[in-house]
Amino acid sequence: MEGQRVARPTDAQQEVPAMVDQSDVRNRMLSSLPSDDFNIVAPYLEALKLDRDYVLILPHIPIEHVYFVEKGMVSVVAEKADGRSIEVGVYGRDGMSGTPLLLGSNQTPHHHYMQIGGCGFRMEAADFQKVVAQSPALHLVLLRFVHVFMTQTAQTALVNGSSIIEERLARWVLMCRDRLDSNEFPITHDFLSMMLGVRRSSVTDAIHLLEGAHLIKATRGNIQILDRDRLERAAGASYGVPEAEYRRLIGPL
Amino acid sequence: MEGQRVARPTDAQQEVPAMVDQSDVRNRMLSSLPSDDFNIVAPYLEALKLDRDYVLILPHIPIEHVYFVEKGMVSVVAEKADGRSIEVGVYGRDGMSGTPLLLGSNQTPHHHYMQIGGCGFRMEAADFQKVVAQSPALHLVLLRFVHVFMTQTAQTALVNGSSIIEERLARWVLMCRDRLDSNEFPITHDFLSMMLGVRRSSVTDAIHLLEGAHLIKATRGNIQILDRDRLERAAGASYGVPEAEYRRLIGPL
DNA sequence: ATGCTATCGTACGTTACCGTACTGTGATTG
DNA sequence: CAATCACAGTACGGTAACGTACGATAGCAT
Repeated sequence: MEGQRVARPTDAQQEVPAMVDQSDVRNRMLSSLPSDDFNIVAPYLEALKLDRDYVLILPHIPIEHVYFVEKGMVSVVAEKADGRSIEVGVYGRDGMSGTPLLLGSNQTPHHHYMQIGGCGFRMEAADFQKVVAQSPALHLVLLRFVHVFMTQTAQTALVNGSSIIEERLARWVLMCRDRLDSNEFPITHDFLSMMLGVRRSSVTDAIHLLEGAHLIKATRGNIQILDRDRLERAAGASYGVPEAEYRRLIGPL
Repeated sequence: MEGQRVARPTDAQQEVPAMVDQSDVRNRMLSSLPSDDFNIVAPYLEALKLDRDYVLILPHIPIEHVYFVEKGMVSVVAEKADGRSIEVGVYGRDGMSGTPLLLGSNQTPHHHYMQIGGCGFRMEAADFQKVVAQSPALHLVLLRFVHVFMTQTAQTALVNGSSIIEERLARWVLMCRDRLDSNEFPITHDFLSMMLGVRRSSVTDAIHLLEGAHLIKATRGNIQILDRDRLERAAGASYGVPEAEYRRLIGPL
């Protein structure tokens, strides 16, 4: 399913969209900019609805647009030749989608798609390259996001190889909470099983364990966090490292 | 154990070390540079022996030197608070050690140390920053290496979550082969168990499986590849993605 | 209201891997 | 040459997670 443009007031204004006001922006990469830098970026931003399953990046296909998420969450998924796939990272309003363009590549082997629907801005890849060259502040914060995201992926490799499903689930729920501003979000066991790379019914079992400890409450297609602190303890040592890097280099989320 | 400086011809020459000849350089980041760019970099390179266990980067400690490996292999290791650790990537003469400095961070949460001893060059961090600003060609190839390394880490997350030990071992052996120029290299089961995040005796079992199929031959503290092609098939779908990215963006290794 | 489909609950035999631990052996050192 | 030690082989009970599969239920559409 494709995301749709947010309707503009009138057709006549489509050619000259209203400038985005920085104080309304929730995306961290944009809101943290000095206003002079933001003004360089703003004219190229196009507001978009980003429904669940909306594809931001297809594997091995040149990137045409970069996305700044305002609301919702993106899954970055790696796929094996045999069809098995697993989530290697997530981001929401804490990041953006076009990092390979900063690293001298116009594509990536990974899928980026909306796991939790929301909205955001997009920008043409060519404009993005131009704007980054004009704004060192934007360039820096984006490179720092790349560093943090690498850390998150490395941490995912670590827990995939050494943590039980219950801990990995707790970690995922916490990461999701960090990126939405809600203790509750729509997600099915089936999707979680793809993200964690495990059986659907193993997810069900793990959810029941966390529910039994009153850390979360799960209803059909939905998960609600009841006790954030204890959930963090349930994640064990598997949560926190990239989050600390983010705070150190970019700021609080 | 610390690596040692390669002995210079005389003490008198220590202040003015002989300029490195690019045609002798095996590191891909350096050898792929146009000679004008190489000449910018060369004066700052200090040749070093890099013994096994030599530490290139300590977690959460500011990076003082960056390293260009000529021979040998580096393990990048992530650690959990509970002490468990796992390898999230490797590099040798295909890369370098100072990538966080390119991404607006002077440190990283990960350990970088020589897994297979060798030699290389190092450069002071401040000089590195200066040189990168002067050579766009160097800057580009290094950023591309960051992209490829991210891909490798993501692939590690994928296989840690979805492949059996035998396949992961085959992948590791192949990656090692790619970075040394030898079908044979020194490594113990114990080290491999730390790299793969599994029991030492599980490594022994997996090695016996690959040995039984005549893909490798293992002796005390040593592994030899007998049949590279079939080993690649034994790795299943777990090997090849970052390697293809490297060839696409940087060149053959 | 009724049927349909997505989602979830649960079960059972199977397997990969674990923790632990003890034995054997090649290599190095005194 | 003997002693020692790092390294590798092997074993055994235990368990997390698997593949598969079938039933239950909730929400949606007709």
